Amino acid sequence: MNSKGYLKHIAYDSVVFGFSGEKLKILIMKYHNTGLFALPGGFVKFDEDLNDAVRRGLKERTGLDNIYLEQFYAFGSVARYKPEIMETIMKANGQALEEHSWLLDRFISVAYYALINYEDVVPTPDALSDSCDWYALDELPNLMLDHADIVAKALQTLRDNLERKLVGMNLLPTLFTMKELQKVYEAILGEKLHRGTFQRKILSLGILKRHEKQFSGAAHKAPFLYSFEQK
Amino acid sequence: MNSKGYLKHIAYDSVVFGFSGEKLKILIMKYHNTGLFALPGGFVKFDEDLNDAVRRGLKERTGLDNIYLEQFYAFGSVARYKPEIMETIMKANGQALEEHSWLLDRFISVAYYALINYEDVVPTPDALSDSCDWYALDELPNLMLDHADIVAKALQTLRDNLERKLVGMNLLPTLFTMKELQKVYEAILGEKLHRGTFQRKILSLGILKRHEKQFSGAAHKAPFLYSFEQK
DNA sequence: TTAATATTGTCGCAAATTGAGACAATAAGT
DNA sequence: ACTTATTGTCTCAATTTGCGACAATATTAA
Repeated sequence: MNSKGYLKHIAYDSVVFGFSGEKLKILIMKYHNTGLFALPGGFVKFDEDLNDAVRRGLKERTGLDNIYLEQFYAFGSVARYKPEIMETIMKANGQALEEHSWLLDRFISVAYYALINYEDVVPTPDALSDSCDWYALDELPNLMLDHADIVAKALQTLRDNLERKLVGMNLLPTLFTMKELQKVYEAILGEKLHRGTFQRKILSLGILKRHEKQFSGAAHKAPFLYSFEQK
Repeated sequence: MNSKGYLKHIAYDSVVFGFSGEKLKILIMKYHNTGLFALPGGFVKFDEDLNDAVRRGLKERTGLDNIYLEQFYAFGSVARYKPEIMETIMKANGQALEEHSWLLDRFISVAYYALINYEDVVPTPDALSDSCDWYALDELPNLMLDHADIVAKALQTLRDNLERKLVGMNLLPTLFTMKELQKVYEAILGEKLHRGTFQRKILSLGILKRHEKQFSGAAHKAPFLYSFEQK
């Protein structure tokens, strides 16, 4: 990793959404010996598309290819330029400052959100961090720099896109019940939805394929299983 | 202008929308002696917010402060890296390549759209261009690099935002008629709207202030004038 | 002075969409 | 066989939307 290989001044950060325990969660990294928490991010190689750089980083962090990904904002304020923070991280990792001085420069960060199936992910820290873990949105640690703003804007954008893009099913396994899908929508919107109305609305879109019944093992009528009808 | 003063690899491009003659138009620059057409763009100073850099550039290009501005996408593909084009532009302007070699590097461009009142603008070319002029969206010249894609995505985003943000009135003078506002919406959406329904919908939002009648001078009932009720 | 014309503000009504409750069906557990 | 929890679907009212109609009015023509 050096200034020959990566574009200066440009980074990306990713808000990786997963759904588990009826809650929306995101991946957070914790840096070695610093107590600093941050979004998974990275840099762009000279000969690499910005989008590909993000996919490459997400593959390392989650083990997944073909992730649902949306770019939502480039954060470019001067206020986010805090070289002492990067210095702290590098020193805590025994990195030579001279060789990596480009990392102490100002960065504009292009932010993406990803939607993945929680069960498929193997969260994997990078060389500078000792953990990469799920945190519920309402139980986030203090994030460094403006990463809390990035999360807030990611969630807002996800809400805005909820109807226009068919976003909900990317957070579930291939097969899921209508109730599970409704819980996803409720978690994203932060409000309860009426069961009958939700079911009617989703089915009217004609994008779900209904499968044979699931045997839930519970003491009540078993729900249908659905899959997302890819176009 | 040198690499000391500006961030490397980062540019912005702006799609400046105006409304005139019942059509949506945007500002296009034409570079000296090259036949190249491009969106107004620029670079970010080391100690300058990205958003401020765009406002600074737009001020130069239009003479306006306090422009309605939305960032919508960062274009970062490798395919848009065409150093020979920038070289052509610089040579046509007698610029020394060595001094400005940072301009021949790869750039990621953060794209914004602006909505302005056509009448208020004095389009002003920069040092490298001999014109900065309005072009209707359906009569654009061939734009360099991926600027046609940028325009297409700007229009798409504008459409998507049309209801959520109260976008229409930023393209009109302070006082305007309901018919004028409807024409703006129709130009953005690319379709005719029903008059009665449109008026009912807009008025129900409660964001317009009705003024005394306009005396249109035409042979029919004079319409009300409205202004946008600032919050 | 009066009639004709074009456009405006508003209304009415049917169609479509949404919100909320109700009911039968059903997979266990008792 | 009865109970319980939950599901799929339906119905009905409330709301929103699409579309045409009507009176009002500023100007021009007769």
